[in-house]
Amino acid sequence: MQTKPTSFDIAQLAGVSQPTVSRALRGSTTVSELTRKRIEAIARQLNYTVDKNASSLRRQTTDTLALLFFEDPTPDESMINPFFLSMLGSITRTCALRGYDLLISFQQMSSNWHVDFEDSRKADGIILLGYGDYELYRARLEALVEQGTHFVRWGFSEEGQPGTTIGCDNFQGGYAAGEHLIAQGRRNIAFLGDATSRYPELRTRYEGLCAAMSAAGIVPDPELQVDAITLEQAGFEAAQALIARGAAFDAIFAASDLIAIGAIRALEAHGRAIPRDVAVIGFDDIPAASLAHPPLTTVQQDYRLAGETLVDTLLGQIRNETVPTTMLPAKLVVRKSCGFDAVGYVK
Amino acid sequence: MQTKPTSFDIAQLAGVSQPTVSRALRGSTTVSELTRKRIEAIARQLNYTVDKNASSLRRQTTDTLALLFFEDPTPDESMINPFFLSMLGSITRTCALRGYDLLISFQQMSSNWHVDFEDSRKADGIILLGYGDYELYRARLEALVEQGTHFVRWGFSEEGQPGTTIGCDNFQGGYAAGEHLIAQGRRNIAFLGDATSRYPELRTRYEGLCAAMSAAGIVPDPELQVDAITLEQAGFEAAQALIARGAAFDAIFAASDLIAIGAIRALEAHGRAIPRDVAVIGFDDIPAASLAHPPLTTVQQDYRLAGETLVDTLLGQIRNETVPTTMLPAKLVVRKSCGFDAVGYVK
DNA sequence: AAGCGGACAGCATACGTATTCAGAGTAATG
DNA sequence: CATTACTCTGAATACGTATGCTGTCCGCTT
Repeated sequence: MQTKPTSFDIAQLAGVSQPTVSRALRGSTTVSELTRKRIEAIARQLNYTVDKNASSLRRQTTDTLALLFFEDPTPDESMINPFFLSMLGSITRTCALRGYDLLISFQQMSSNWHVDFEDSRKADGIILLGYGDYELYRARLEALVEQGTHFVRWGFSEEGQPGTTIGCDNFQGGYAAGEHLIAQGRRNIAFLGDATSRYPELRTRYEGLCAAMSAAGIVPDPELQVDAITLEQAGFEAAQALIARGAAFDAIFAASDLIAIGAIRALEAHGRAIPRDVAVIGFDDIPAASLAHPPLTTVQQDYRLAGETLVDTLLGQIRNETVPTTMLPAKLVVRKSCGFDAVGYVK
Repeated sequence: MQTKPTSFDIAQLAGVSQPTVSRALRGSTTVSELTRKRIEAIARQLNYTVDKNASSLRRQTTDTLALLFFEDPTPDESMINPFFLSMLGSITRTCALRGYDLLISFQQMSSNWHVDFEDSRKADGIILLGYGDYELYRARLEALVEQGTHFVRWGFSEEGQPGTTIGCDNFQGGYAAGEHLIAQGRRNIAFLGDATSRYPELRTRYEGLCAAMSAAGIVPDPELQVDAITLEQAGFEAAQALIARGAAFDAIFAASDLIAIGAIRALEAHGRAIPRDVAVIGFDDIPAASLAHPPLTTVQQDYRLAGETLVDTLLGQIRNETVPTTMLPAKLVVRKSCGFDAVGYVK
């Protein structure tokens, strides 16, 4: 294997200068059709590809985005939240379509983010995907803004928040879940998920639920709300706590599918039948939701659209356009765990 | 936000030359302790980070690896095989520990791979993750070898194959599955998965099964093998085909968990009870396996170790070490779908 | 006092591409 | 025929870092 050809090599063979090669192969600015063809032919023949490092250095842009997962520590340190993982395909695909490469990194929430991707000129912008302590988080976002870093994040959006956010309509999702449960005759609906401001997206789901209950003339019982972060284990423990304290409930709305699945496991362990004794609704519609037993009714986030929107919003920002903070709709997907007498098997 | 500081800025402030800054911040070669401290302090103060583009260009190395998923087309184009997705966490984590960044890309098997990552100097090497038509595949691997590209791939390993391969012991896994089913008294074991040379890893699993059957004095019935690629849909159709042709079988060994899950769905649709009428074993142990109903017995591939091994092997190759083609052990995980009377609930 | 070696730091340059500016050649125009 | 208008190309240089080579200063030996 000989050494990699450069634009000088092409130039020499084509009998032109290096700048002409550069021009011919990219912007096509004012290079005669003939020479261009000749140069292109030679380039193809030599298997020439532009050195992206040199190109990036010169152009001061990388055509690369960075994707950063961050989460509260999980039992298995290399585990990534399945919902975010679902977005990955859509994000990589959209990046590819837009001509961008994607750098990926995974950080524990607690660690000091290694977010110098842009800082060190490896990426033009960053996509942030994660849940976690909002205080910590917010401070870091502000640091990013101050650095002038381009970024978008997935999650909770509120006025005056640093940066651009894409998220789903958590309130509406919670409302839809509550409405559905109430329509099934459930009155004592428990919520498993953090309701503090540390996890605003989870809290908003709860607020949606409460609003639906209020609208139906039901007063939400604060006793039926149990803190839980998005993990399965947390759902298991939360449900167990609820049972242990002897709370009366005929439905659970879980702030994530993983919580719901953990809760179902706890309920089963205590002999509660689902959905007969307790109806369960989750949130996210991760792939496992339809495989759970019983198949989990859940509020679906459109990860496909989400990924696209994240990428396109970030690219807009990089081009210095004014990009909106967007909220995507959430959609209730009814399966068997909520007591709805579905006729067929809903995938 | 002012313009990003360069090593010249640091140099000026420190009263030294730019090369001294470079030396102080990286190789520490022959820079006095005193000046180093001074330079480091100033660098920190200015929030200086080395421009990785310039650095890569100069050093002709990127400290970046590329991860390429490729698969047969899936219904949802942005869907990634969950088993490969499981490895992702481990791969990113290992990369981070080794000081490497990770570029990621997702290609349909049918497309022309955009594998010029290394070619275009964006990565020092490539990790290949995928299943698919082996003919096409092999030709491309040979092209990579010819280019002198550093790469490792996950999958089937055989003598004289282009490049380095890390895989799990598919034969042993198939054998273990067969052995277990036979121990449960099953005799008519069907195999759902491609048994041709187009998908060698799947075929090897089948060969393991056959070997176990032979060892028990059972003659494998070719009628009970149905081609299927690794998708759920394929499993569903394969099982249906088996039923439709009136085949007699009391067990299924599926070449992947997705196939198994699809098959279970088909079996249920035809009123076959699992595991009573048909025992089912899958392969991979994807997250959904333990959530399936009934929880799926499967042959587990250690994705954690796999990711580590892939990265470290690739790095070794980049350092021009002789790296071995490795085979990782496969481990049977017994849950309820195989008819084993598990006492507790196996997660 | 002369000579020598080691420790540091600077000069120059290389990495490969993209862009500015100016120049050469040609065609169009008066 | 002189002038203008254009089209195309080349020379020079910048992007920011890393490194080979050279030179200086200092302390030490003989």
